[in-house]
Amino acid sequence: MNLSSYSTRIDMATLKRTEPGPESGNAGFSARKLPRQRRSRTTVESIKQATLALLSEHGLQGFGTDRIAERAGVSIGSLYQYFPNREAILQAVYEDVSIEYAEAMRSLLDQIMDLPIEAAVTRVIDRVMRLHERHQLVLLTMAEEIPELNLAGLPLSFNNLLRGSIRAYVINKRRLSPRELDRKVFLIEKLILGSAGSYLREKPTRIARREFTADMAQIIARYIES
Amino acid sequence: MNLSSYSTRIDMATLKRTEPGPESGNAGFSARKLPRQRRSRTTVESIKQATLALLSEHGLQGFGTDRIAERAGVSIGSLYQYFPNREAILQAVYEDVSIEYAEAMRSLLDQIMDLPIEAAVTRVIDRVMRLHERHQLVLLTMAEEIPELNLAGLPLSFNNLLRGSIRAYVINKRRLSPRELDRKVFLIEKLILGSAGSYLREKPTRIARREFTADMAQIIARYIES
Amino acid sequence: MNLSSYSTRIDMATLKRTEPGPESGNAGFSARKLPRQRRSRTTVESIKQATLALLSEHGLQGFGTDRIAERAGVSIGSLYQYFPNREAILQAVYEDVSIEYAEAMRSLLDQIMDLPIEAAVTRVIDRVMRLHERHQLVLLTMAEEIPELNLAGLPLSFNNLLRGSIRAYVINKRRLSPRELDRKVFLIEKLILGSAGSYLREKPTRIARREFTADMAQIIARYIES
Amino acid sequence: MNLSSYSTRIDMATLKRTEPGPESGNAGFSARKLPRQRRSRTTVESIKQATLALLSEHGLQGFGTDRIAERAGVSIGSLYQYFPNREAILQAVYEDVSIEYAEAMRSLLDQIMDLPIEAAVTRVIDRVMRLHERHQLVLLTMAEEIPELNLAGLPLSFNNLLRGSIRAYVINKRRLSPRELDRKVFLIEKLILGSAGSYLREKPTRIARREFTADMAQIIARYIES
DNA sequence: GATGAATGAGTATTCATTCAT
DNA sequence: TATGAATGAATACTCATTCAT
Repeated sequence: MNLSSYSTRIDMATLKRTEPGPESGNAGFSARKLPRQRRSRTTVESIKQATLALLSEHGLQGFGTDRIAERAGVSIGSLYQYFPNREAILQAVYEDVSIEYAEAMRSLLDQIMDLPIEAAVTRVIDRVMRLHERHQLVLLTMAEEIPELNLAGLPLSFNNLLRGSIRAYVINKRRLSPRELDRKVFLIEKLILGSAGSYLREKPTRIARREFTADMAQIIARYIES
Repeated sequence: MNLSSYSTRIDMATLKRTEPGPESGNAGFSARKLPRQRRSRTTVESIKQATLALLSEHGLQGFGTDRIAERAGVSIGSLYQYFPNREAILQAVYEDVSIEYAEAMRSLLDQIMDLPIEAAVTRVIDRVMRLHERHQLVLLTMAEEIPELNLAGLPLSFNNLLRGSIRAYVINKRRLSPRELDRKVFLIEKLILGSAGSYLREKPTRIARREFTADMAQIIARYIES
Repeated sequence: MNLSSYSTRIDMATLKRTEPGPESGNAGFSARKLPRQRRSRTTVESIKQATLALLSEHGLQGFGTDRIAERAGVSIGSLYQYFPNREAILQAVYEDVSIEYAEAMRSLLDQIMDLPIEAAVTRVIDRVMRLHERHQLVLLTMAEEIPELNLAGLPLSFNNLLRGSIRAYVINKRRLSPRELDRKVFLIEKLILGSAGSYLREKPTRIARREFTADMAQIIARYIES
Repeated sequence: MNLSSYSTRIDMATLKRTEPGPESGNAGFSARKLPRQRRSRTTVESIKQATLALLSEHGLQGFGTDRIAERAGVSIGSLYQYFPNREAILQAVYEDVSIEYAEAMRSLLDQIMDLPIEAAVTRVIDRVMRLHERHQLVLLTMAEEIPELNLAGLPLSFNNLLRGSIRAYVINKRRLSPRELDRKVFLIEKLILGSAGSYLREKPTRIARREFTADMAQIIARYIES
């Protein structure tokens, strides 16, 4: 017997959103319930895993709550116990991957600081490409594809984290006016991400990866020095 | 926000279409019927117009058959008389815009051939950015966003056309091994499209467009000369 | 109850709502498409029929879009072609019944004006009870049960229409200050609707309908005259 | 169900605790387990408290097991240890409130018995309205809104209790045939509950409460005397 | 006894596509 | 050829209830 059959889903959602949940910050998209027990943690984890897998396999097409739940071997009910809605899942996954990237970049930065610029850049590009391959690009294009999610604006977004590393590196190498610095950092980021992305997306058979990387490294190195 | 505006059903539907339309390289997506009479032509034209308009105004969200038909002042029935399905409309529009781009580039090429490289590249970037603005990027991002459409593979895709122009220009400027040529052309294309795209998408307020363009031009010019 | 604030679906819905559709007036709840052809008219009609039937049989529990569509022998798609949402169906049905009631009352009023008060009131109560039986009360209680719908506030609500008739009758019989008039009309309305409703709801076997009606008529008649 | 187990002292904040026995006319809805220990009793009590609060604040929308459990500071598991399902909670609360009403009425009856009829009725109406306000009508409307619950049929239902009081009063005032008595009692009950309810629901600004009450009292008094 | 994670049937709504007129 | 009513699979999300710990 359903007494509230004349309530639209809306109502509850709206109500809940007005209540200041324990979460806060990025309103409405954060996790609904912080997993405390072991079981919950694996649930959340498998949901994120499944999302990532589906995203890699079918792109955004594969990203549906039912599909994710099924793949994760979890009921939709459970899914919604930890994520208030579809987009929250994306955000969570995006943040996870961003952090992974960021950590990789940070550790790389240390090893690179004292290398000649071109060698350093080569290693960065190489690393970015390998990271991209691991996640099949999906998540990084996501930020651009779905501006509504404002993924790129997330404090933990990969873009922010990578940009930080680049900025640190450039500052260390060259004295620039803030204006020039901003521009260089922006452009370098786009060059690295964009080129790595297109190469992996298109996998052009006539172009050797090693040479491609070398060219990009040269381009960027020169730009930093110019 | 509707992430799945290009829903799964589509794919299924597309798959189901066993009936092989009048032959075509890109099986199943070509226009159902070549419009011969004037009325048909206007119908097709207004559908494409409407699509373009909706795409610019609301992004992929705006791209729905009902909406298109209404905006075009045509019944859905008629729409389906000329396009076998939703994606066929996209393809058609995409090709149209590609051609527009291509023509712009071709005519630009003539004016540019004899300019010093950096000036030439500057003008190209400038042009690409203006074209992008005109179509609000929608169509060009489309190619990446909906890989299922395989738009980039279409014989008339903008990518192919731009690549041709670049190739012509580079050949004219430098003697390169086919291998080097391929690589340079590929990279230049990505640099131009990628950077123009990100700049317009993000519209970073701290970075002046003129300076951004200048930097890109310098980067590419050097790369061509290297 | 918040009818227009759910997350995913929202966007499109919202967009559509901002566009000034052909309908207007009671924003968002009016029929989505005015049925023009015969076929449509029967569709709309059978939806309303089905709603009424389900409402009578299972109360508000029975009121679900799928159920209605099935009972009406219509696809949900069709249902949503004529009603923008669940509540719009209720409104439509409510208005229809209200109008039926109102017409019955108006025609009754003519026949009654010159009768002695008690006889007149008797006939009114009788009529209300018969109308209630016909619609199994559902719709009239609805207005009170789901205040969110604001059914009672609808221009064509039964309450408004009945109140009008009562007012006309009382004014014709007695000179009263506006204040007294308001009060009397309000009370009379509640007495009639309330008592008729409870009698039919409970169908108390120990109380003869005829006597019940007579008592109510006497009570109200005296109140009018007092 | 054990009527004699409720304490005479009525704490305004605390509702009467009903010991829900295993037997009940309304099979399947009774409490699952009789709480014997102190802890259980508080659990049951806080659940009922929470229910009442939510009902007042959000109406039937607020009535959900999760919400109740949270508000009561109890796990849903515990909730289901004492109530077999959602409706059982409603029943319990309804009974509690019924008892509160009944006690109020009974004590009022003593003070009223010897007053002139109209004064007596005035006080009754007044009391009913104040009780209704205290519980925001929710519980009393509930009986009508959710017939499936069959609340009105419960031995402890408010309706039954009020009816008893009225019967006692009328018998004391007038000699009537059983048949007439039944009818009068039924009608008086409906008049009181119905009018008080509609007034509070609609809160018609143009009608002063004092005058409204006076009119109703006069109507009923005359009816008793007639 | 208590907990709260897990469940999944159920709900409203959309939108590409078909087909009788 | 044109129309637009009809279709229904698909989608996101809720909430009463169970059961392992």
